[in-house]
Amino acid sequence: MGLGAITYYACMARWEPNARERLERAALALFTERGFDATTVTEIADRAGLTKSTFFRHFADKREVLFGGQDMLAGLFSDAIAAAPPSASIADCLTAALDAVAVAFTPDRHDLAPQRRAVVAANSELEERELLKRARLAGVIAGALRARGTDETTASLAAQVGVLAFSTAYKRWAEPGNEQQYAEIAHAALRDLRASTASIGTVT
Amino acid sequence: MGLGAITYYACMARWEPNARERLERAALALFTERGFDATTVTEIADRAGLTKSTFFRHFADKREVLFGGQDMLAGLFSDAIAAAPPSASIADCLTAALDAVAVAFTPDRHDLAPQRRAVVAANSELEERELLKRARLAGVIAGALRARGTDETTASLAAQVGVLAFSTAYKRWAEPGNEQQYAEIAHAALRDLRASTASIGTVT
DNA sequence: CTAGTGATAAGACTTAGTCCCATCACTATA
DNA sequence: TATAGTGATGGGACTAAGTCTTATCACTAG
Repeated sequence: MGLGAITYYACMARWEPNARERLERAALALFTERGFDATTVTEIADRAGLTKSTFFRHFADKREVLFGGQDMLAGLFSDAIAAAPPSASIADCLTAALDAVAVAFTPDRHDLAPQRRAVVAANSELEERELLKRARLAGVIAGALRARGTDETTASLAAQVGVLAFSTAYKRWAEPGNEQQYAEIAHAALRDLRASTASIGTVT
Repeated sequence: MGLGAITYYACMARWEPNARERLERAALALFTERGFDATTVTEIADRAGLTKSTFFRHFADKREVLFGGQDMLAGLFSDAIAAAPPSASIADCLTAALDAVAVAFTPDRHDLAPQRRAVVAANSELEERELLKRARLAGVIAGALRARGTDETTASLAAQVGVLAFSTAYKRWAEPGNEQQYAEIAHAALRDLRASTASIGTVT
């Protein structure tokens, strides 16, 4: 039942490492097979060779098992904006932030991404969680921009634009047939959005 | 226990009208008193003179009792954009949509708004639901704009701007000390956002 | 007076999530 | 080697959300 070949003890999976990752993989597999609602936390834990108690020690709730990486992204976004030189424009900051999270989009993660997206899209509770993560991300970005002296309204709007560019890019990158690099896709998404701002801001 | 003076039968509240509204009021009162988590659905139903079964026939889940009106807003936004003349700009459409929902912001609702906002802000599960409603609203707005021929990217961005203007305006309108009309606040919010687009779109 | 309809009550049932405590593997120190 | 301590896990009791089914009630049409 374990992932590797190292199993030293009679109680197989209990003390093997990477309990958290095993739970994540087990959950994604079961959600894909049977759907989110038809899968029990106990079943997830069973497949990972663990128990319900352990599941809830690693994840606050059943949904959270699919959103482990999201919090790291916020940190990357925030740091990238904070590290931008004072001369950088808002668009430069957003570009830097989008580039900073490219490390999370390695080819090996690319296999699981479409699967994860399909599961989330199929369940409104999971969509809710994804939206919460995005909103928190927007909040972090807006905060980082305000720290640079950007005014409240512009920071909020720019944060929305950044998140919109990010989620669009992620969606396209995760599409099964996609071959393009994430950074390339993200730049294009931001460029398109910046072009669109003219259609909204211009007084006609 | 009932809201009005009309109580014809021995079983007091069971067949009195407005069960849904009674549940909403009872829930808001209890959430304010004890907090969302510390309030049971059974307690809400009890205070409304009903049962748990009836609560779940009116609301899909415990959170939804606070978000009854949100779905109507989406319809108002959508209709207003669809009804705008072909010559209207995107900004005109957003303005018309923001005006269309003014009917929901009557002075009598103004009393409950701060209370509701405080409850939602105090609980991340409720924030999640609010974000879902906003995202659905953005989706509806973007769809209405695409139906007018607006391209995908611009429609998404404009929808975000519209929702941002709306939620900012609602927040300010619902503040305890506020005296301004909703329409006035909403126009100002949209104007500020449009001005900010220049800071993001402009190539520096 | 009767049959039908829609809203409600009542209660059994499953599962998410919390809490407490025992247990196990491992480590540091005497 | 022995022992105490630490952190992760197992196990089970418990609360409450949410589902489902059946019976009851008020009301209406004929």
